[in-house]
Amino acid sequence: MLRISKLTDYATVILARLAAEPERRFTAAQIAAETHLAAPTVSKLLKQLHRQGLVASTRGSAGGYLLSRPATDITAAQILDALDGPVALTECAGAASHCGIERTCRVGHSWQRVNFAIRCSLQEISLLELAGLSTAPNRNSALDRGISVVLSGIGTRSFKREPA
Amino acid sequence: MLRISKLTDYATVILARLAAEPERRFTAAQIAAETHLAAPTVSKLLKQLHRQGLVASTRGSAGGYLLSRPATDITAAQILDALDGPVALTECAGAASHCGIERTCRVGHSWQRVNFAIRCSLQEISLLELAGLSTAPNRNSALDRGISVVLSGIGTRSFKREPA
DNA sequence: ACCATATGGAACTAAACTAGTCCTACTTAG
DNA sequence: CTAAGTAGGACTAGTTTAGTTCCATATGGT
Repeated sequence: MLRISKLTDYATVILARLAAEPERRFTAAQIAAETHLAAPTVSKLLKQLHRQGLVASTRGSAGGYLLSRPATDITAAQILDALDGPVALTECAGAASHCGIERTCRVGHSWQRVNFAIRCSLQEISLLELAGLSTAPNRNSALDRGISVVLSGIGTRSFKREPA
Repeated sequence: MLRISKLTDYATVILARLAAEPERRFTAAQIAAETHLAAPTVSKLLKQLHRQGLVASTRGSAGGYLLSRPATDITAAQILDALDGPVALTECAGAASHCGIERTCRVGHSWQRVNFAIRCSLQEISLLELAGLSTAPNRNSALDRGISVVLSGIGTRSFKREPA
């Protein structure tokens, strides 16, 4: 299935809302109302996004949240990492890889390569684009330029750019 | 996290084993023994892979499994589809997309684009490569050629190939 | 100083999904 | 006709995800 969790999806919606008005300070309740998500959930997500440094918060009576940096500097990969931890397609893609069949299994390595390629792609996508806010098709945008990921040797990825 | 299920991982191991000896007919028990996976699990997976047309089976006393077609014609995308159903990052990426916040949510559309891009990449990776059987780095292989996925308009993907 | 209004953090519950096993029916070679 | 195999489904246990609630902490206004 290769899916992202619902919460990550919600988080994107929240971040997109914040990105639409970067100057404005939102309370959790406001965001919940405007996105039609459940208030406790929104609150929980904002806390986590804050912990991961994606949003800045002010406490107290006039408190609230806003993006910690411009939407162009927040990537899809960062959002996924913030909520679900680092992308890992298979178990043995993690640090301590002992799945018992290691010896006979040459497959893990391959999935890791795929994994890595996907991750690189996600790093090229900014919140601005994710939120549909990027100002029209733009030749300088990663989304519109085309992303080239070399899947061969793990170390030898390269982001090819269109000749313009 | 963006992970694939353990079962899909196992299935890849199984398919890789079959791919290593394409002529040989394996029984489920043999595969279990040689891959060190639990026999009932292997059996279950092979059935499912058969249902999805990735392996051919013969019943009866001298029965067993083998790949239904050359390993080069089986893609990572097909393996994922066979076990987890079609890749869908978010819920609304599916056919009937009614998540309740549709109106305010411009995000779903973006995830679908990412989704689509990943899917295209996975279609370029063959079982042969996944199994680590592809004969040395090969300029004609999708893995070594580099995969370029244009994420912009949904309809306008294009697989750029290295100039050689 | 006090209070209303926020966020911060953790613990808890319920629901969904995954993994794994088992049992029965069907098929074929000897 | 029997042994050896696949086909399919039902079932159970475990883990993960989603969602809620409670209490502590911080801040601004009266």
